[in-house]
Amino acid sequence: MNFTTSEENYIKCIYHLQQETGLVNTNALAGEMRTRPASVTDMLKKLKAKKLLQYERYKGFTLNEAGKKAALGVIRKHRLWEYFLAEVLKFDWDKVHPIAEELEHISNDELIQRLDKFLGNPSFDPHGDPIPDKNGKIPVRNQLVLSDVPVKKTVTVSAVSNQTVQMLEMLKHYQIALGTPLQVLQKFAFDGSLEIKVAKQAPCIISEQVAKNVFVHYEL
Amino acid sequence: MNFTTSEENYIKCIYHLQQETGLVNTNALAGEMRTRPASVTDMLKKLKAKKLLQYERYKGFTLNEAGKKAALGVIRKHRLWEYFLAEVLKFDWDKVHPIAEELEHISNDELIQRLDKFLGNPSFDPHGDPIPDKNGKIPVRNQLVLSDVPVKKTVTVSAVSNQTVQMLEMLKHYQIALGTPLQVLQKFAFDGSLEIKVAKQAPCIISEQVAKNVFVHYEL
DNA sequence: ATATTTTTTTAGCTTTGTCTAAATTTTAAT
DNA sequence: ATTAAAATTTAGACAAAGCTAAAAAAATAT
Repeated sequence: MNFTTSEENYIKCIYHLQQETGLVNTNALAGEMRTRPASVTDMLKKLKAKKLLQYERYKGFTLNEAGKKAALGVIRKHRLWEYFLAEVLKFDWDKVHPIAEELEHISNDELIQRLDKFLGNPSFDPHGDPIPDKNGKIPVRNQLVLSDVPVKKTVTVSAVSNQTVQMLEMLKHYQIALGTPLQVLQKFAFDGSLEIKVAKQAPCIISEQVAKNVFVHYEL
Repeated sequence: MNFTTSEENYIKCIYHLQQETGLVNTNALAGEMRTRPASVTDMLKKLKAKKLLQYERYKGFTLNEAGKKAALGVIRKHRLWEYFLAEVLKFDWDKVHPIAEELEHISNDELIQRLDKFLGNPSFDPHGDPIPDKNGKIPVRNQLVLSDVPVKKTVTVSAVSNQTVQMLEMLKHYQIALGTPLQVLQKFAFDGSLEIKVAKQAPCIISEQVAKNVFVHYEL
């Protein structure tokens, strides 16, 4: 099945919303898509006609299996391009998203297959989000928030949820990047701050606020 | 100035046509764009309104300076992506064009600047066509057809005009690729065939028909 | 249980890029 | 110099994707 750019954007957006809320409603989708509820209704009819979602008027909607598969295809393309932009072209993490939004709509299976191979079949994009494989299978990772990591445990940075310039500036100062190994040495109950060892550097202290925005993972 | 995908396609196409014919006419453009003359007229009005071409009804048209600059921008993107697809993702030459047709419309200056740098600021694409620089300057190359190369001269393969599967098969057999050094040893007047030395291999003979489709260049 | 508010849909309009068919202009031919 | 042919443009439609304003349905509150 072939989709327009607009259809792909809706499908992807519905997918993300239904991950959170199950049934998706018109207003929420309109908000997320930065469009009007009336436009959403129009598109829902098209997507229903293409048998990508279960939808009855006034009742909310969800992607069916075909819809989810289509969504994962788009997400796969998006995240592979993000990986390419960050790792190959050396863009900052916070710049890759809008460009990947455009690249993701280029439809050529061999292109994606070759890009994937060239990048070394990555499992996670530069934001730490999983890259579905060609069959739509999503890799899993034992991911948790740094503030929840038990003392002494060694983990690896896998994602950062707050990607403001301010946050990136802090992380740069601490020399924390994706893939950086960390060990939690001590937790201070007073303000929730953590003493951590970043890679092989001297221990340092980070605030709870920062720790809550850093995602880490561990093997097995 | 910002252009739609369709505008960019027209601009690029007009540019190529006016390289050959000077003044471009509606039917020729419609043929090249695989659309109808009426559609061309519609677009010409839009492009004229955007001050990209000189056009008066029934009189033919040409891109003005702004139009040429826009065209060269699209051509630059197209050829950089072709280079990427062939050299980095290892696509065959004859597969890259349609994909580059899609990629060329992604508009992000930093993307193109970084792609260019990553590729090593190439001057020619995998078809041997020059890649305009960011200012629209087109590199030149002392290019000629292999059949016109004087005896004993050493040259480098820069392009192949006939890119059918049959031709590529022949070239593969002779181990001739872009960048391959060649020396013309002898020309046979009887049928115009050439004895050439390909790289460091033993001399071989190619037909005039093949030689007429292989472009080569030399330094200085 | 009814009234009010919120959500969703419908109806009708806009823009972009395309089309067909008809009209017009230019070019070529007798 | 007309007439025939070819090229070009206009006029009017259509599909995609969006919008506004109004209607309809569902949810909520009294």
